[in-house]
Amino acid sequence: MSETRWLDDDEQRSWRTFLWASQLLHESLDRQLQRDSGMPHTYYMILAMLSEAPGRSMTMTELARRVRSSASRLSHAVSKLETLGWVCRGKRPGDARTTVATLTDEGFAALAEAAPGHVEEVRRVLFDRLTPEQAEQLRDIFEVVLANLNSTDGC
Amino acid sequence: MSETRWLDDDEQRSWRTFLWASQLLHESLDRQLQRDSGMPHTYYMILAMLSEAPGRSMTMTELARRVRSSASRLSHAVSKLETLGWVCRGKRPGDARTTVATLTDEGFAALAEAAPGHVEEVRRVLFDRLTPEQAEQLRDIFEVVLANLNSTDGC
DNA sequence: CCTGTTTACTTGAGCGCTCAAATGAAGCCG
DNA sequence: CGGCTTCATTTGAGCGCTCAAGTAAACAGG
Repeated sequence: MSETRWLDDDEQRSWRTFLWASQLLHESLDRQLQRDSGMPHTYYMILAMLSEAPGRSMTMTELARRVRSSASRLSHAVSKLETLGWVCRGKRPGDARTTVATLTDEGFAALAEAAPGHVEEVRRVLFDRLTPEQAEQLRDIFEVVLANLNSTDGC
Repeated sequence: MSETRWLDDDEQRSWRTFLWASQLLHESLDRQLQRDSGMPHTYYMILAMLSEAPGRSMTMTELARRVRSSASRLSHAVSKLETLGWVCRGKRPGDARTTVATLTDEGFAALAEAAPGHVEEVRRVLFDRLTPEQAEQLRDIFEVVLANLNSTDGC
């Protein structure tokens, strides 16, 4: 057992500021999408990732990797998206294990309608307040964080 | 209706990187606390804020403001924390409206036990990967974001 | 006073998420 | 081939959160 390396005052301040801000930021995004387009942010991202894939289709596993989601979360989400008629599930012939999720035309339309308002909100809560240098710093910081989390969580 | 100002490639990259990273970061924190101390991160923060208050007590409204929570979320959370025996509710004599939440000794003990592991996790996912300059940039960025969200959400 | 408004907080329904367990197909090996 | 492991995905229980509605005390103006 080693001594706990507590956060000093500067770190404490950085930490809580980031924590509160990112929490409020996520909530703002979620609220805007829910209010204006009737979907949570997670679902928006699933639709967005599918829309960028060839044939608007992706394996469940691949899709989960893309949206940084657990298999379980994605499965529940796609079930809901299926009942909304925005996504449909299919099987690949010759492979009974993998399921392929495909964005329907209705799903694409819902995404297209939600996108402008969502982008506005992203600007409002983040980019409109940041200098270009800060946007760059932001990316540099979280690329490191992301790389770390991607590697260590699989252990 | 104005044209949508879409995100350019740099912004898109910054945005998604931040989004995925902060999401995974929150999940990591939550998982660690849930696993090692049986509480979600939100509850940890409530306990932490109470522990720093004079008399380990705070009004529900003030506590909600401190943890950036809705009144509803806080009320539900404090109800749960009460059943765990970590917090208790009380009334101020001469004021029948305001409820005062107080951290119990058991609550303080639970917090004290959870703290070292939590701080380790914060270091592991964030500060150990950042230079001191980056920690400063992080604070500068999110102070702006936070100020913006605090002011605009009340409208 | 009485009435309408604001303040402080609670409640309940519904939903998305987590975790653990289950299903069932594929691949591997003696 | 038969059994073991791994892989891809689903399922169900339980929980925290949101939103809308409800309660009830304090206050403000006629």
